[in-house]
Amino acid sequence: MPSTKRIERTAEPTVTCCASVTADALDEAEATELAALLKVLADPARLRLLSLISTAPNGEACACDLGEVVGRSQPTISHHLAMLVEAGLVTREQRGRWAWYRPVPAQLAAVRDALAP
Amino acid sequence: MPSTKRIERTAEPTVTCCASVTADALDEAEATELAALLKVLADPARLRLLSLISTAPNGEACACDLGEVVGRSQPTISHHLAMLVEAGLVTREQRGRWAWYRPVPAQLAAVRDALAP
DNA sequence: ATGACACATCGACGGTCATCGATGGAACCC
DNA sequence: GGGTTCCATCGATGACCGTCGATGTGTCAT
Repeated sequence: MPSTKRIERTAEPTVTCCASVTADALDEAEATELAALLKVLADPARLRLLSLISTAPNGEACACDLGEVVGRSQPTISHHLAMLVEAGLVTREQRGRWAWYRPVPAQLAAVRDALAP
Repeated sequence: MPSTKRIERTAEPTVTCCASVTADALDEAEATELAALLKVLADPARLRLLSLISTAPNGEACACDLGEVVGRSQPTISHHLAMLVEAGLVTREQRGRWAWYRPVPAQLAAVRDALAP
């Protein structure tokens, strides 16, 4: 196995996404792309995590604080946070022992715009 | 008071739904409600159907025209359309042999607003 | 009445997903 | 070094979902 480093760098900020649903008829590729992003959002645990990160006092939230609030086990929280990072909705930064997460408002806005006329 | 009457055409009177993700931290109930709506949208076939209905020339689309475009079997199309209706994103009207579907822009806007600051 | 058509429902199958316990690695403190 | 904390990864499991063929129901035309 190649050297899969433990500290992965976060996904690059590709924020351009997704044709509009109401502007013109989506083809299968456009629909699949937008559906993949919406599917990440379509989970209560991930919505709560994104909400907590987005409303965090200093614009960032520590994973250590998120677990106890959302009410899932630690592996589950880690799993959901990884999905949010991969979808470009949040970024992750490891500082010492703690992992800090920041929202990416532009990506959420991209989803919102895809649902606009 | 201005006389701007609210003319509701759909069966559901109030389309107000779902607290905002970025405004304040969502609790489990709010997150579950919003996630349920997003889950309906998070499928390529349903996104294409909603897109086709929303961009239909006369503001409505016949199910007979939708099937061949989306490329799924007739039962599958019927299944997805029923989910869109139940979610309040489109309305269904049977006229003779054909079923006609109309978009409910307010419901889509409600989802959009739930993703807004 | 008979057939053709449009659509919904049913039942089943294969794939995906959310969740958890167990494990492992990294950083910090003594 | 030894112990502790934080977090990611792995493996398993139970539930859910998209899809299709078969079938049922209602409508229209002949």
